[in-house]
Amino acid sequence: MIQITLPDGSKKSFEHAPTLHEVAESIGAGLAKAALAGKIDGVTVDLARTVDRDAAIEIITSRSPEALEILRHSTAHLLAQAVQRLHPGAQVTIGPVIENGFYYDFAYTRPFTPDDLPAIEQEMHKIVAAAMPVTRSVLSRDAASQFFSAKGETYKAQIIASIPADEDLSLYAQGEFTDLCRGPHVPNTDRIKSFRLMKVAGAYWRGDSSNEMLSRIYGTAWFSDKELKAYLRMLEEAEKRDHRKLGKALDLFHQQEEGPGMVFWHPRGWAIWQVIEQYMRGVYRRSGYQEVRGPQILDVSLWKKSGHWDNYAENMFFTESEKRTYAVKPMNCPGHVEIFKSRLRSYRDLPIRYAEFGSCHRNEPSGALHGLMRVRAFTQDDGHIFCTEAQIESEVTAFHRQAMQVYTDFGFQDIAVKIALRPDQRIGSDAIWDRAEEALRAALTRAGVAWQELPGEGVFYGPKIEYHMHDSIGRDWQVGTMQVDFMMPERLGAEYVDEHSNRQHPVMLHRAIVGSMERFIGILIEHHAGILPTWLAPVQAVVMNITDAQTEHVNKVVRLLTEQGLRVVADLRKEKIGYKIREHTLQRVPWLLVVGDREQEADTVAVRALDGTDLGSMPLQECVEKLVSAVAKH
RNA sequence: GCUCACGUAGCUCAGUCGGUAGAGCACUUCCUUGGUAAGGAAGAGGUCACAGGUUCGAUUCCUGUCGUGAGCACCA
Repeated sequence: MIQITLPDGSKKSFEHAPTLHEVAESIGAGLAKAALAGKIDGVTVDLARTVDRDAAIEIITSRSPEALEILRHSTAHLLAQAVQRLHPGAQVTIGPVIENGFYYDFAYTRPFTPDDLPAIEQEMHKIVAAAMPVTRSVLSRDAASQFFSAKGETYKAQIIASIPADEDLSLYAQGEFTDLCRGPHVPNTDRIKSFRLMKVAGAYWRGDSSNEMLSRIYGTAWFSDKELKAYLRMLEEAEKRDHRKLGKALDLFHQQEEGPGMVFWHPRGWAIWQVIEQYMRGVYRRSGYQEVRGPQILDVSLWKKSGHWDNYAENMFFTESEKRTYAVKPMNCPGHVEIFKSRLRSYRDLPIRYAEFGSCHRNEPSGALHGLMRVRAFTQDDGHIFCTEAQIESEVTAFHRQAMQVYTDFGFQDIAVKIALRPDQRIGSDAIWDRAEEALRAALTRAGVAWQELPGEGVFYGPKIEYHMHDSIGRDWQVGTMQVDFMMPERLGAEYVDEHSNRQHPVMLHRAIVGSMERFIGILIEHHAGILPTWLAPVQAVVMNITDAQTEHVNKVVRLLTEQGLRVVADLRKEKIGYKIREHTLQRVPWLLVVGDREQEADTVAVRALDGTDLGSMPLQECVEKLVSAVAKH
């Protein structure tokens, strides 16, 4: 006698140990049909699993939160089966579920190409139509190893070899195809309805670039064609707000072959940059930073002392003159240390806070470059605080408040805070790391925020706080950072005199809020889909005439608004008003001001907002106030 | 850096099974003075990324280089 408990608390008894499928059937034919898998005492298992003891049971259908993962995992198996049918000799490796889909890595005599996908997808549909039952069996590790070795699946055999000898392994079979897998899976291939193979890519075996490259096929899977289509539409939407596309369309910047990973800023893009830079300059000023400027290139000897030569020479650019080698700076900190060292400092001077819009060059691997998001030449809103250990906490707390205000001002509400803790490879004693990590925790606690900890992800010289912004289409971007560094001041010989006349090395805090200006602008463009709020818009208003007769009044309006510090242009072209409106709407100009005879006579202006709202004609002064207030709080 | 794909006019793209190319938008000129998302006509514009090779002939086929894209690896 087996007694099961259902999620609603009701109980059922069975004479013999039932399978989950039988449990579902006993509840209703509809549920049995919809069932994909189930849970026994909270553990997700296949529908065919027998309930051999009294337990809490749950039936998983497409509506359950775990369902998509099961479906996608099963679709990955379906993909592998189709590939092996069409390409005998292709070895299976791993095929996990990822966000929105799955992938499967194959080892094959040649990489798969996009041209292979339609045939594979068709074969997948055939297997679905054949309605093959999916069955689970259990083998000992050694038997499983033998099974896959015999099939020539050397990668699977390797995976098994890394599993403890006494563990049993489960195998899933559908038709002629068998794969090593933890499961669970859908009970039959006919449960897989809506899927699409997306792309192919190379991927290293076990994620290690010194290993051979496998051929990866990505796919997505859903419970209905409607959801699949919605997903594909969402991808199209994301593509539309791609900052590289918008950058071109809105004439903000361009990149070209001769400068891989470099940016040519056009007037409109540079206008956005300037707004951000001036805004950040205000933040510096208000929070006690002094702006400085270090040299762009420095003799390599300095980079040897700082440790960059040993650790990061590969990512640095070098240049040479009169038999001396110089490195183009990849970071601003050594420059700031040298400014700190330029005279003897007292403990009374600390904390000293230097800030710089520091232009850096890093020789990133070519494959990593991506529009504004990953470049070789970029500018950081960089700052370094030289302080005593006792001052760390208050400095970190102050920085945190400052950073959060900045993100809010730029329209980001959802910020995740993380602390990256000591990595395996590090310098400095455990005692120093304990103090540094504790200082960051204490500072965040005092600021009243919750954070997540990332063990092993800190930089070699110290732990760091990371700020991750969540954007309007659900992506996360790491922007700001605050790093505690006990090492660099010592390496570069930065000292101050303490109250006992002893020389001490200050602690150095590395901090940035927007991170890279280039990347931050890229994020802003995508977050706002190119429709920047008025204070950031490169052109804040266009004043246009209906006919030549209003030229003078247009110029007057432009002058008036420009005097208020607004970025305004006139459009006096001999085009119809509809044409001008369309053009500037597509250029995402937030305020469109129209002047016709009526406005000229009444000394007014007709105001149209970017979303098409007609605010009607209003006195010039009212229009000025409206635009000024739209930018005022920044 | 690795794998695959791609590189045609300022932009977005079509095309050439090998015989040196085409559209729309933008640009120039002319007509149109028009009230809130494209008025009309004409014109100009390309060494088909670059370098080799095959061929009577290459933008098209092959190889290499550079760049871009999607992933992988990297991201101090």
